[in-house]
Amino acid sequence: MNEGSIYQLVSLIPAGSVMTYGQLAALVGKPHGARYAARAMAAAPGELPCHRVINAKGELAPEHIFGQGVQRQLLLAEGVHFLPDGRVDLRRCRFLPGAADRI
DNA sequence: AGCGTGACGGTCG
DNA sequence: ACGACCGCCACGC
Repeated sequence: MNEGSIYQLVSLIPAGSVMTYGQLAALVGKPHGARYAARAMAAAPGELPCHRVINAKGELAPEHIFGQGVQRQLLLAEGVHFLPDGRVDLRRCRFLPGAADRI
């Protein structure tokens, strides 16, 4: 498993859903590689919807990454649900690979 | 080779 | 529920 696998997973996240760094890392066989996943995002090709990757608390990336409010707008535009405190509602919007057909 | 750093996460008080 | 702490891991200096 390599960072290419992470990119592939990110490319699968549908609009309106998000995944966490730790989640991605675990899926590619690095259970303690959350930071590794984050680094992968920093080096990710622009095509990748890396704005759909957030931390385990539902917080977005620091403003200096995408620019002030940018990631927020992107997610809002896609229909991601935010809590009153400004965090993403992970309970509703976390993307679970393979669970799509499990209604 | 050693040390500090960070788009993180789980635990503990 | 929240903040403080510590542990991980790859990178750059």
